[in-house]
Amino acid sequence: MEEGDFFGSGAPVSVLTAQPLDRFLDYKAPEGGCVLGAFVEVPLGPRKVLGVIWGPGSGGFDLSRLRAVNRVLDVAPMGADMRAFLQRAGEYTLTPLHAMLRLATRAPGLSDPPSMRKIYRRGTGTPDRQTDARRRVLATLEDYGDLSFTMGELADMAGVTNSVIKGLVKQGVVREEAAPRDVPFARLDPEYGGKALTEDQEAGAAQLRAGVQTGRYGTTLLRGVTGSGKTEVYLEAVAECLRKGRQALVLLPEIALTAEFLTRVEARFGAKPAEWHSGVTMTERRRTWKMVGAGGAQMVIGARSALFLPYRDLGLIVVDEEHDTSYKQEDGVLYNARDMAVLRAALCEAQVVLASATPSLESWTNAELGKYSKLELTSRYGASVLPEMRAIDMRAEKLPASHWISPTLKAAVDARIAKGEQALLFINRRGYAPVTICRACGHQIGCDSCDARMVEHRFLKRLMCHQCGETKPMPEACPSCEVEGKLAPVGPGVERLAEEAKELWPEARQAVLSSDLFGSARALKESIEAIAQGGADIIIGTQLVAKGHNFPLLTLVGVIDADLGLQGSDLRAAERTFQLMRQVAGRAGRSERAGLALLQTFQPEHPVIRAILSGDETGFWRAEADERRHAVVPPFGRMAGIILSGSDVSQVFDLGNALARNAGALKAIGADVYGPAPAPIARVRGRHRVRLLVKADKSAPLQAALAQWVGQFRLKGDLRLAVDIDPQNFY
DNA sequence: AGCACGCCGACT
DNA sequence: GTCGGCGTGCTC
Repeated sequence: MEEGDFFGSGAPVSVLTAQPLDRFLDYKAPEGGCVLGAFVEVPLGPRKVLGVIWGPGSGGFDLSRLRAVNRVLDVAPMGADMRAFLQRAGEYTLTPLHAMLRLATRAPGLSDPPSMRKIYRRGTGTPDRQTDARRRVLATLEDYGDLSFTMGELADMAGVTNSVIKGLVKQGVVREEAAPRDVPFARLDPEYGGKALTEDQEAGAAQLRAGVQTGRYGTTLLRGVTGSGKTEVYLEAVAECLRKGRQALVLLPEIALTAEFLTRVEARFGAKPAEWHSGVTMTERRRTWKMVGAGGAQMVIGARSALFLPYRDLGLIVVDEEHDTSYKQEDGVLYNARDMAVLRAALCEAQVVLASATPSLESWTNAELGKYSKLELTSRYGASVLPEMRAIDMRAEKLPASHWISPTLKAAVDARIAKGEQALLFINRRGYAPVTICRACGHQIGCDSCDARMVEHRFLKRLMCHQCGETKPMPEACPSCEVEGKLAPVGPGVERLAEEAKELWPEARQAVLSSDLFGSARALKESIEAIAQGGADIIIGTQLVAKGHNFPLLTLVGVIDADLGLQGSDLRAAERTFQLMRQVAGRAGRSERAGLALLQTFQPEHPVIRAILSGDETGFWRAEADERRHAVVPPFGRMAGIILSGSDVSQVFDLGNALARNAGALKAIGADVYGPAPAPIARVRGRHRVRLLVKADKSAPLQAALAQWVGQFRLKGDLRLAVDIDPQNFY
C-alpha cells in the first residue's frame, strides 16, 4: 500500500457519496481507520448513505462539526484506476461524479452484511441407526472431502430427501454451518477446450496474445467477416489474459446473444463466466459485483454497464459488434461504452479488442490513423463465402397494392424452398403496420403523450407507441371524425409481411422473429435453435436476425426495403444502412452452400446501395470519411447535443432561445450552436423536447466550454437539461 | 435523493 | 384561523 493511503481513527477524510451533491463531504475516519477507496456508510442528515473514501479531508469545514464514518463495508475497496476512470468518464460525458458512482454501485444490498446460507459438511460420530439413505449421504460427504453443499445439492447428490439430512444434523453426524452466499465463480481453465484454429485465425490469435502479454494498454480493431471465427480468435486473447491472472470482460450489444455466447465460453474454458446485464437476478448481481472486486470472477460477459464494475485487475476488454448502436446509452448517464472501454483500459493498462464485421467509421478511422492496431480475418470457414448480392429494382416490378414481395424475390424464394433450403425475409419494422390512417378524414392515429404514430400490433391486438411503450386497443371509429370502419393500415411491418408470405407460400413453414413476440431471452433462444435445425422454411424477421445468429440451412436473404434506413438526414444513415445490409446478407450461406442476398430498392443507383452491392468496403469507408472530414463532423469534428425537456412547451423553447443567445463560452472556442429545434420526437411521455446542436473543431476544449455555458442557467420547475457528447442521432 | 423550512391560496 | 401546495436550501 502506498504511503498516505491509510487514514487512522478520527483523521479527516473526503467522501464521495452517490447522493446528488456536487461536492465531497468531510468525515472523521471510523474506529480502526480506513483505506483510500474504501466503501463506507456515512451519516447524512437523518440518513445513512453509501460513500467512497476519495482522499484526505479537504478542510474548509469546521473540524469540530465533522461526523464520523459509520463503518467500512465488507467489500473490496475501489482501486485507484477505477476512481480515475469514474472521474475522467464523468468529465468527458459532463456527468457529475455522484452519478458516476451511482452507475458503479448498481448492485443491491452492498451495505448489508454478507448474506449467509446454510451449508452442510461431515460432523462427528456415526448415526444411531445406519440406513441406506444415511450411508449415501455420508459417502457423498466423504467423497468430496472439503467441499460443502447446500441442503438441496446434498440431497440431490445422495439421492435422498431433505428429512434424511435433517435427521443426521440432529445427531451431529452432519454439521450445519453458515457460509457467505456470495462465493467465487468456478475457475476457468485457459487450456481446457482450445479448438484447432485455421492458419489465418492462429495468426490473429498470436497478435492478440502478444498484446495481452505486454501488460500495457493497447487497442486492436479486429475485423472479421461473418463466419470468419472472430469469437474463437478473441477467446484466445481471453485465455492469455487468464493465464496472466488478470480479469477479462466481454461486452455484447444484446442480452439475446449472451445465452449462445455462454455456451461457447463454457466449451472453451470448462466453466461459465460471471454475467452482468438487466436479466440477471438480484442475488447474482450482488455476487458478481463483489467477486469482481475480490478477484473471485475471472471473466465477465455483459452489457455496457459491466464496464462500471469494480474490477480488481482488468487486463482485457472485448467489445463485440463494436459498431452496434446499442452501446450508446440513451437515457440517464449518456455514454458510449465503446469509447469508455478504451478509456477504462488506458487507465488500468489493459488491452481492448474491438470486434466487428462492419466497424464503425470512428474505429475504422482510428485504425487508419494508427491509433489502433489492425487485425483482419478474411477467410470464412470451409468452403463458405460471402453471399452474392444483387439489387431488385422495384421501379420495374409489378406489385398489387399493399404487397411488398416482388415477383423476382418470390421466384428466388420458390427456388430455395424447392431445394429444401431456408429463405430469410428481412424487414426492419416491428408490428403489423407503422401507420394507421382514417380513409374518411386522413387522420393518423398518434400516441397521446408522444409525437409518434401508434404502430398496429395485430398479434397483441393493440396499437403501440414505440417511443413510450404505451398501448391502446384498436378503435372501431376514427378518433378524429368518428366515422366507423374506415381505419386502414398503411405500410408493412414484420407481422404484415408474414401475412403476405402466408398467401404466397401457404404450404411453407414460417417463423417470425421479432423482439416483441418473445417473452424471454430463453424462449427466443429456443426458437432460434429450432429454426437453425430446419424447423422453418421461411424466416421473417426484424433487426434481431441480423445479429450473430447462425442458420446453416439459410441460403437466401431478401431485404424488403433496403432504402428504409437512408431516409431522414441522420449523419450516420449511410453507415448504418451499409452495416445492417452487410450483417443481414452475412446470414446467408454460412455453411458450405452458396448464399444469395437480394435487396429490394427504389434507388439502385444510390451510392450506398452501390457500395453494398459491390462489397467494396474500403472504398465505402474512404468516401464516408471524406464526406465527414469535409463537413467537420465526427470523427473529424466534435459534436454535442443539448436536450431540453419540460411539460410546458413555451418554457422549454424560452430556455432553448436563452441558451442560443448566451453562447459566448462556445463562441470563445470557435464552436457553432444550432437550434433550438424540436427534438426528433418532440414529445415523449407528455414532456416536450427541444434540442440544440453544438459543433466544434476536433481540438477544441468542448467539455469545459459546455460546462461554462450550461452552468449560467438555473432550471426552474420541471425543466431538464441533458448534454449528450458525441450524439448518435441528430439532424 | 430526501427532508425541513417557508410562504401564499381555499377549506372546516 | 389552519391545512397543504411545492419552490428553495441543506446535508460533512
